[in-house]
Amino acid sequence: MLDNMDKDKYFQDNLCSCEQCELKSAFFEHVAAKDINILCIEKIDLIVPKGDVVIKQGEKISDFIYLKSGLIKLSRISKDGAEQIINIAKPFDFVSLMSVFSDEHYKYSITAIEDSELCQLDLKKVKNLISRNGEFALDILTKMSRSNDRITNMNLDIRKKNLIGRVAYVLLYFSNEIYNSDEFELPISRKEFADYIGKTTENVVRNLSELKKSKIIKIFGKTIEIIDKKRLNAIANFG
Amino acid sequence: MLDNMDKDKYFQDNLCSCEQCELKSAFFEHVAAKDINILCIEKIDLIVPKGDVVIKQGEKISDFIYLKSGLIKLSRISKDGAEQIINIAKPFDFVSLMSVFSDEHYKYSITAIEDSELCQLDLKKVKNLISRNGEFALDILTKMSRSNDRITNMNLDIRKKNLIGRVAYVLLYFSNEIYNSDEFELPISRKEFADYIGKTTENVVRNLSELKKSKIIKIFGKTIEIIDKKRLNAIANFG
DNA sequence: ATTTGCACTTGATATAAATCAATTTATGAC
DNA sequence: GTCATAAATTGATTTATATCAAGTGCAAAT
Repeated sequence: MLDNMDKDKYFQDNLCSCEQCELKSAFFEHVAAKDINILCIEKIDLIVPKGDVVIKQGEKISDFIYLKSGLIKLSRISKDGAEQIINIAKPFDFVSLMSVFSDEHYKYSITAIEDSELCQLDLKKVKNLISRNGEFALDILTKMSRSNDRITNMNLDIRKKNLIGRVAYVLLYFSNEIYNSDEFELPISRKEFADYIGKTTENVVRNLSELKKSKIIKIFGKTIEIIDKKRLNAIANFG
Repeated sequence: MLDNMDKDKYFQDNLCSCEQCELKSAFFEHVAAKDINILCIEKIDLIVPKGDVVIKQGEKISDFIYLKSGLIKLSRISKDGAEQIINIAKPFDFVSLMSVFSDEHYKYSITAIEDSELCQLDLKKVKNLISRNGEFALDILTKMSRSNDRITNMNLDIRKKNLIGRVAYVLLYFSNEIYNSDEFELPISRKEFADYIGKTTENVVRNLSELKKSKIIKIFGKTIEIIDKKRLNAIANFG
């Protein structure tokens, strides 16, 4: 957890109002105003700059957190000390849903990979609300289920592919799912890219260069421009 | 879905009684007797022999199914037509929880890999119960969350390992988690083993032979005996 | 009892990816 | 701006794994 000094830095509880929160409908459609209020009174609005760790693997779980804006990565340190990236999540996506209902401690870390805003609710209160409100429970269940399915499916997709296929797949993921644009700035380093697809940094670099040489993408540092999506798709599907 | 002819073969609705079901406490701890009855009246007890497909990828989801006894695999056919094994589940584990709350259709198949008994409840009724009973909802949420975490963690574990490490890991999984014994009959073929760990059949065979030559395991066809668990553990952790 | 097919096994070879090493390019501290 | 450090890149080599090929053993079908 962020220590107290850090926390003070991030706390911005007055910046947002639950009443006009754009996520209210996503999470709290079936929750009465008075119940939202109970959560709201103690909600914490976290403004986290790119690069900062929001949750550290192993920390005690005491909050229910969701991403309002920005981009975060879920990652874990495996036994050999290397980082594995589990998922890259955008607003409305999965954030702290994983582990929250199944464990006492986080089994992964959450890091902002872009300036992000997160809303933090007291987990006990959320659980209490779930136990009192089945409609809300079903909403959460559905949301969680979707996220898990997506993560599992992405993992299985990636597993099937060879190196170049994985690189192409991830580029398309950023382009189609995250940025909705053919040109975007990669929010992760080459090493993180490698950790995400389970290959080495050097080979990620080599394959990016390969795609560049084949005139399928352009690279300017972290900025990627996809110039031949058709071929990139073919590589992602074939590889 | 099993077609009607097949279904008649499996239907055994009178074989089990919800009242004395050993899974009642696992799933329905917080459900009132009258509500259990509502589900119970239409519950279907499926007796499925080893090898039979219970659910086919793409089928419409209409039931909430859980495994009472036996062993099943979850698998999907990926774009290239090859089978990928997502998980091997034992009783009380994950069965149809995945997709059930997030999709209209199954994104994977369920196949019995040992003679199995499954209990099938009407999903609409279960959802209705969830929406009326938050305590029950929280139980399901917790259970689902645990299963998902376990699958994700196993996937990440396996991903990190090389071939021999994966083979060792899976052998230990069967030994420790499924059969609680150092000697067991592999419920899957060499090809399925390969599909599970994402490697080729030939290399699975080679590595099993390798472990045999090193006197770490004994192999008699499908029967495996682990004779040096310490070294097998070392290989699973190192590889 | 014989055939047929399929799962399993082993070996040889080709290919993909990791590792090792060296250099270049960015980035942050002062 | 300069230095120090980390990130990115490229090449050469080694290692791991896939692929191809051939053969064995077993079990179901005739």
